[in-house]
Amino acid sequence: MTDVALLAGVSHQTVSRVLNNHPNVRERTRVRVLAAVQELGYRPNRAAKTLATGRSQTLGVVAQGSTLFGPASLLAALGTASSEAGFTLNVAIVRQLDRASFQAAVERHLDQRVAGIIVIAPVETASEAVRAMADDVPLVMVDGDPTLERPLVTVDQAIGARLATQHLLDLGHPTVWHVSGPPEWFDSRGRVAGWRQTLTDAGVEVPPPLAADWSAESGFQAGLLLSRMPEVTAVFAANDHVALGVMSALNAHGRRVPQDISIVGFDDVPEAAYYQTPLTTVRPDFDRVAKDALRLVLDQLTNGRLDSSEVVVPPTLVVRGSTRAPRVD
Amino acid sequence: MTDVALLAGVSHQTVSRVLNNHPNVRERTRVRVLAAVQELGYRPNRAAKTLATGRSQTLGVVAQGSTLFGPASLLAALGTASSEAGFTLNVAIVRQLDRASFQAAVERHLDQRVAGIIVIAPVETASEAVRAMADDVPLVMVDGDPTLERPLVTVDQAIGARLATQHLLDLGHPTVWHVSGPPEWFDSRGRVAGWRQTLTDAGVEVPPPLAADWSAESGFQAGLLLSRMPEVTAVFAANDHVALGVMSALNAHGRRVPQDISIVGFDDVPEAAYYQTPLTTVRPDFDRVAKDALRLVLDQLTNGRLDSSEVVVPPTLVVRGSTRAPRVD
DNA sequence: GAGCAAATAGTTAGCGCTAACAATTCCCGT
DNA sequence: ACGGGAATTGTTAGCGCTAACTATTTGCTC
Repeated sequence: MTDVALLAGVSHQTVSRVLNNHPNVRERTRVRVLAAVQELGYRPNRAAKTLATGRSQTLGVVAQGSTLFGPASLLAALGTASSEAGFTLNVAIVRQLDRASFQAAVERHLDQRVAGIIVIAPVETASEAVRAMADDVPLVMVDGDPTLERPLVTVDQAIGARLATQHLLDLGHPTVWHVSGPPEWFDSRGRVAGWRQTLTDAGVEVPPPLAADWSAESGFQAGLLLSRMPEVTAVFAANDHVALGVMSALNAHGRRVPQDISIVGFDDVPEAAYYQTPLTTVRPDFDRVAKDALRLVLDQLTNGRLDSSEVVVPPTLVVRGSTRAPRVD
Repeated sequence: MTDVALLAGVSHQTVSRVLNNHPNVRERTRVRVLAAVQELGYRPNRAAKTLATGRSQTLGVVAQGSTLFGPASLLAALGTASSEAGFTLNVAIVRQLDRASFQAAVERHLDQRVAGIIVIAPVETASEAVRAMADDVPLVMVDGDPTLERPLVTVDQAIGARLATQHLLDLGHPTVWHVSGPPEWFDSRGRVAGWRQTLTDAGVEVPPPLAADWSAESGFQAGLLLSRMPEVTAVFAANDHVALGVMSALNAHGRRVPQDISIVGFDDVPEAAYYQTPLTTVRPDFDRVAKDALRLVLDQLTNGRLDSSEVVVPPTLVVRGSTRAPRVD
């Protein structure tokens, strides 16, 4: 920086001013400084800036290390969104979302003086950790606990579940069964709640939900049960992979999709249209979620902390071949 | 830090020494300092350390923002591996892996004074950018260009392709068709080469490869072609999703898997066992790749730059229901 | 052209840490 | 008990930047 100042014939502070777009710099000197920067190939040292200001141009992300479609998509979307906003992402991937490792991850971020933290906190334990956290820094949860007094951005699970369930009811199914995600996930809970509400609103019987864990394997297990129950004609699965597992089990036991049983998934993974029976599913808008999460962080950065504000991003229904009206026997 | 020093009755430098595990600190004072650290809840400022040393405890990762299973898995694995090694990950996700955005990402990392950079560089353009890069900092490519003189860790595509192809030949198929990934990906090229080599070694005819782009959709398109060629009895697909698309097209045209056509995928996505026909596939070891990539970076950090060293991680074949001996007509 | 406020630029201190060197203390053998 | 080298601790000077203040111009008005 001193070199640049020398070459431009100004003080290092003026260089700093130009680089940070401060007002009150004459156009002439600005140009001169910029030229010097160019010529020397000068790049500012972020660490020094961070030290001097006490705040970096970096956002911390805490996420669980998983290859689940939702979290992975979210992370990718967050990455592009933040780099467009001129922020760098510091990602802490934790193996378990338990309180200890979560806390450790947050503290690593705080040590780095991140400007804000985005937590992908889909399970209870993460939520507890967030609750316990001091708020030195803007924080936004994604897919987290709606009851927590923190800014939250999430896919509208309830609407998604309603779209799926109502679609099946509209086709004439007497009721809709549900293979849920793990109960400790807020996503699961929201979907269960939306499904239940829709059935209740329609005045139809609410069958007991079967619990899976997002995996096709667990869907298969649930499917084994469902295949033995002749009264089942419509299933809403927690996500596409669970739906795939369910379909696999149903097929193995001679129950055809969609002739005998209709099924709806959630996520719209890119290959869902190419399952043996193209899957009707609910498509969340992860890009939107990421953008809103980022916006909430930056808002807090400029306007100070805001206690809780919730952004809910509605998903859309994608109808494919796995759903149709029930047979009339 | 000064506070800690005061409370422990030592100089700030001694605190620094304790915190950095320098030798020549008496046990007594170490304990005293640690106690003071504990009591004050002191956390060192990473930015200051970075500024003072000129090097951070952060690794930069450049990756393409995609939800493809391979890259996503790799990123997750890298995250856990590095946090175990006490490094923090700075992730720059670029939309396109073109040279300009790639370079920008690398420079952002350099500004942050990252200790090393890991590039997930599966395509040609990324490779060019890496070639043009000054080497201020240890760099390791993952899934990159084998001809480049840079440390590289990659799944052994050739072996994977050979496992798949040989498996089909061993079952008695006269030859094996291939639906490849996009030609600009090194992964694709490696798989194509391995497949071709295996066929050549076996002395059988090498059919023209069909190009897809990793997506089920593109696999479906390729499948449409394959379904019209009665001589096709065995297909090796670039990845599981392409395989799924191919199977979908084959089914739509009355060609059954595995009775009429056997098919092998690549990746072993968790749901591959639950496709209509459980998919025989090749399973890469992403954890291993991530660990090795990390090791290579840390090696360079301690031993200085090493010009090129290549680690190739062999995958394994997972045999499921989508492959069997051809019908004898 | 004097006078004055606004606009522009320069100076001085740190931010919290580590490296390099200087100072002290310790532990020996004799 | 004492010299001397090793082990331990303290002191000083930055790392590259920004904030806060001070100093200089500049552009007006009259």
